[in-house]
Amino acid sequence: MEYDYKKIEQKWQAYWEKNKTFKTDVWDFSKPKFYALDMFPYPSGVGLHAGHPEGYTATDIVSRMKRMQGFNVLHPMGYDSFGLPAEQYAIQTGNHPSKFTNENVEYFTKQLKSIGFDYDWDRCVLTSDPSYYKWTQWIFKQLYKDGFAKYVDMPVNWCEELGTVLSNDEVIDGKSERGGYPVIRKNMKQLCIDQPKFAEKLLEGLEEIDWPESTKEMQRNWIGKSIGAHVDFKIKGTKEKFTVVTTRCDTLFGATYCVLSPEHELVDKITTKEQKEEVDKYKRQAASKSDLERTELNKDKTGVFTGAYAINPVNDEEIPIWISDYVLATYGTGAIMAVPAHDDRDYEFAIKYDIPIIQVLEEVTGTPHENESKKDSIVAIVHDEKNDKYLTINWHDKGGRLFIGGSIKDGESPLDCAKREVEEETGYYDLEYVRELPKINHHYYAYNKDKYFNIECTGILFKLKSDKKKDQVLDEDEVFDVEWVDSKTITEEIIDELHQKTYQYAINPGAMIGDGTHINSEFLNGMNKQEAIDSMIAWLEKKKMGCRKVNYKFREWIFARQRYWGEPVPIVHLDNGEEYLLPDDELPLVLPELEDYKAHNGQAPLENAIEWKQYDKNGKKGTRETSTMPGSAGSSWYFLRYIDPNNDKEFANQELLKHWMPVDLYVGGPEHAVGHLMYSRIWNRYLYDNNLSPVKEPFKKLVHQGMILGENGIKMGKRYPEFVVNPLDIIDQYGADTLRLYEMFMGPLEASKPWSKAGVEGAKKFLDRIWRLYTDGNIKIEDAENKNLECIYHSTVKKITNDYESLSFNTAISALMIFINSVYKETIFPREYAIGFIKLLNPITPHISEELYHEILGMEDELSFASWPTYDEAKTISQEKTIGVQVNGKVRAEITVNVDEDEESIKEKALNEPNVQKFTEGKEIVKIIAIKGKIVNIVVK
RNA sequence: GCAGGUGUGGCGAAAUUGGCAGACGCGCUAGACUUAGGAUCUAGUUCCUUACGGAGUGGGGGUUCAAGUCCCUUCACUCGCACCA
Repeated sequence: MEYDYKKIEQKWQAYWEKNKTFKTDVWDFSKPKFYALDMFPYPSGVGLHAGHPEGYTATDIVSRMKRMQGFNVLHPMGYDSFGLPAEQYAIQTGNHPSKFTNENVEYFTKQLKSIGFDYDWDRCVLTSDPSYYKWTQWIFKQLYKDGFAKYVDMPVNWCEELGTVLSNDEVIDGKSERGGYPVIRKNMKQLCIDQPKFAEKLLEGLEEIDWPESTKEMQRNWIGKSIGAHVDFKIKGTKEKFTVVTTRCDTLFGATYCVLSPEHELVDKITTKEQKEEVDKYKRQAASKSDLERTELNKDKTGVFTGAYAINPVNDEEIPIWISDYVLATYGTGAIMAVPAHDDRDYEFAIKYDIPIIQVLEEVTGTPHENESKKDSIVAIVHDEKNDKYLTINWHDKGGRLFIGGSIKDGESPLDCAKREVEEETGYYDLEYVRELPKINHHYYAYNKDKYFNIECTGILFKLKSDKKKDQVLDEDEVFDVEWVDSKTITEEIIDELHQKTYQYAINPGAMIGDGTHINSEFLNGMNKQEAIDSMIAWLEKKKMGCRKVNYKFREWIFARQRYWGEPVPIVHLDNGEEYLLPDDELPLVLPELEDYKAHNGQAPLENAIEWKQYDKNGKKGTRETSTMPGSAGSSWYFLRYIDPNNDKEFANQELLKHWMPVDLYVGGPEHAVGHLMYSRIWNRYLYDNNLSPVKEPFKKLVHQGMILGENGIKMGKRYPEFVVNPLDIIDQYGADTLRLYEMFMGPLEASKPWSKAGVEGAKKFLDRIWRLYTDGNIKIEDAENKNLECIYHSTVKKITNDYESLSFNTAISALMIFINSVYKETIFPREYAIGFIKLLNPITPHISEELYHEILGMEDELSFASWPTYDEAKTISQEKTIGVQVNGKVRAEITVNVDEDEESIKEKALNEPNVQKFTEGKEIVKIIAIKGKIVNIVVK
């Protein structure tokens, strides 16, 4: 009998459709529920690509297993059908985009059905369907009523080419995500959703969900919470003051200047006459820069001195006020205090404009000890740039390799001391001073003096100008070699912490960012970073000169697009200037048909809907909002609608939501990590706070499927069309079961992996092999026992069950293959196992499974609901086991032991092995380690 | 620059708590069956070595009887953020 996959697959797909096998009765609360969700696709014209079936098969497998395990499974599919391609189609053809959308939806559905997914197609939702977006509008209304959605005058990302405003995640490197057109900043009145109000809740929510750590981290970064302080600075000679925002108020004593953003309101007031011209010029330059230019220029900092001075509140020092575009007007207060010693950006700026650097925090190395002697010392690093080598002295076994070090004598500066020490110890004297390195506080014990020291150590970096030398001036006990070595040798051979740290400062110029102990900071001296931050905030609050302050990067989500193909916003701008929300009975506000779908000069296409625009009802007269909602609106709550998709009284029945939420397993691409997944959490959280959603977090477990690359290892796409794989071609050539099996066998679900034609054929061969096993009669399937298969069967059931649960489909399939290989070695295949195996196989390759189950094994019950195989734990453990015998960690023999054989007997067996004796002969056996059922290791000397 | 992830045969990849590295598949080699084989079945396949044996999970160091796995350090690739004070 031949395995005619085409016939079989069509047969069973028709069967499932006719019998509504996968229709979910959501009101059946008698079984435990399982809600498996896929990220629904945008129904573009090109149809499915190879990546779609990967994630969809994963949820399909789990939902099919759960159904067999007795769960009531909800596994729906729908379409995110508002968006750009449909709109562009409309512009090009003059047709209504819904025509294009419906055609694509039909095409997609046909394709998805041909892969044999267990979707309940009766629950299919389309975000562009008025019966759906009625409720998108309704939820929006609630957000607006509660003040979470509102009009705000704000700078926006404006894209001239596309004629619309873009959200931050739609802008990449200052260009639009779609099309790559330039994006500029522009002030506009915008409909926004107040995301920052949700920031804290969204952060907390991340703690309770089972999501990839990377995605959680991305969301945290996106929210960008930072705990810091506001500090007020008075301006010298005026009554003005300004507030800076900082996360490092502990370094206030090291502040040597302040910076205002060019747009800061105080700039004009405080700029002195002498500086006015230059400041104005700089301001003009900064204003004309687009985002793109601003990011491109971020390597080189620029700025202008205003002529004014601020008073440092902690020590009344006068410090200059600069303006620079490295300070953003939109974040915090648009003003900062600059601490070049402890902030890289300030350091760079200070070096460029020659502003003093004051170190207020130093690293501490070594271990403190009682009765330490204190002294100041230096470590000198001399760099020979020509050969890229560093000057070291090698004490060999009396202290290893070090740079030149020494104690500072009374009245000597660190620089003089360093020069003197280098000259005395090595003879080199023709040096060029480069810079002083951050001080380090070092504790150590000097063997030659038998004393503990605590030194304040300054690093000095020199460049070697020439190799001219004088005679060394050495004490008798100073016996070492002077050696020039490369950076690799230094990293490997200089073990001393002080010298190694100093070297790190030398090769990585910049600020000292790390933790340490405060110096030069009066009441903070001796504290570490966190203690000092707390003390400083307390001090500032007491003096009323500052306070603790939490900041977020997260900003308003602009919720309006000047586009046609999106949800109309249910707001009317009344003639009296008020905004009026449409009453519920006027929803859905249906998108009108247009002659011209194009945006003109940034005007929303709906401006052309002259009649639709006019509103005059119930004594309210005005103009409708003509922007539409962004693409992410409809997808922010579709997972709720699936539960009750045809409800026209509410967006979903609350009792049903309570039973079915949260989503148990959500699979989709990582590209939605901060877009859709954040917006959905916000909408759901809002609904939760208003008793409209039963759960704080909608998606309990989230998994991202990896990308399927072309056979060349590169992303499939237009660039290498010859490497693009169309799933329909694969189905045609090898069948849907093969496609499903292969994509699951390729590797871990989350990993990106290249396509392999040979691999597909391998998958097909496995199905052929199964087919032959069940149909050719060489191995008898009968009601009999076969002890040889008992252990492997039970352990296969166990492994498959666990692996499906943890989405480790590649290893599950490998276990299925191992089982089939074992059956091939037998003559009798017990019917019980033959049935059990088909059940295990069914979630991955349901068509061949149905055919074998019903037509070959003659089973009459419904396979999709047949009970999942169980296993006997005791039978998964084989009685005998082969374990390795090691001698000094190297495997020398293998022995077969019984599961519960005791250690003594195992040891004896091991020692009797000839090859073991060969390696232990004439040696003393120090120890024998025998781990039951695992390994024996004999240690000899 | 910051933060996350990944480095294992010719290739895709396996490896609970540290316990025989390379399961399973592809490819390759040999054999069987065959008029034939791009079908099927059987055996072999990390590298070096005729062999005994040795080396081996990006590199270096450490802990341990024992390290792909734990610790330190370093490199490469990748994704995300990128002047957020």
